Amino acid sequence: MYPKPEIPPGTLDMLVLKTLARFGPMHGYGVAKSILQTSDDVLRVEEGSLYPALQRILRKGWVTADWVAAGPKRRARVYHLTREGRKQLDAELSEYRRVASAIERVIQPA
Amino acid sequence: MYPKPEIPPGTLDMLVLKTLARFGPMHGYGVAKSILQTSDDVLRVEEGSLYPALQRILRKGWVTADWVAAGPKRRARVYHLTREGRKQLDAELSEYRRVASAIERVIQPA
DNA sequence: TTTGGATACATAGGCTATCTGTGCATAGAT
DNA sequence: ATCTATGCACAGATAGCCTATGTATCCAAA
Repeated sequence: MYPKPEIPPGTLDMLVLKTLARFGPMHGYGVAKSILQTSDDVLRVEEGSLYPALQRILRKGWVTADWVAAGPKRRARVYHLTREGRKQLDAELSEYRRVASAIERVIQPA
Repeated sequence: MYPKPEIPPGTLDMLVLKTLARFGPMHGYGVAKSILQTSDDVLRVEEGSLYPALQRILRKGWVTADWVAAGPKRRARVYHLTREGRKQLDAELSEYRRVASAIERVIQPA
């Protein structure tokens, strides 16, 4: 078992893409914070999960990334959802809901 | 990505235990068929997933297993949920719902 | 009558995705 | 001064399901 499988395998990309869709372009750290807050502190995306995920969806063309100044001597990378990313998000959302509702049918009754 | 992550990682034990709780003792093949039907053909538990899962939860004491005759020359193993298994099921159900509702909060809004 | 599909169990090995641990670096608070 | 937060990134470990394979019985269709 995962020690604390806060992020169910297979859902991370969806959560990241959805967050960018909701709140617009933001940097990686902001995405993690946003997911944590929106989920009421349940979904804690570790950095070791977040950045590989961002690299992955960047390579797939679902987001673009721009370096911006985040202070006098600091840099941050702002991620922007692409049209492809939006399509991917929609696909992942409907697949997630399809499976989630199937699980509900199995576990619903007392 | 999983090719077809029909069974989200981490949910298999819960689905098996729940099925035994709902329909009473049954053999492995029956569990898989029941999950498939209850989920409207969405959750297809492969045999290579099912039997290792049953072995695992058997070793953990969540079920007991009895060999019975399934025909003149056939044998089948009937699994029976234990009290420990019932407790484990309740724990997994509440954890699943906790995380699932957190995900809903993130993906819910348009 | 023979072929295929469903029933029924089980294991070995591979794959995928997340997490842990680590590293670098700046900024603000205690 | 030290801790926490911000901010990026990678390597390796771990966990869990799937594919492929093997054995064996039963029944229906061609």
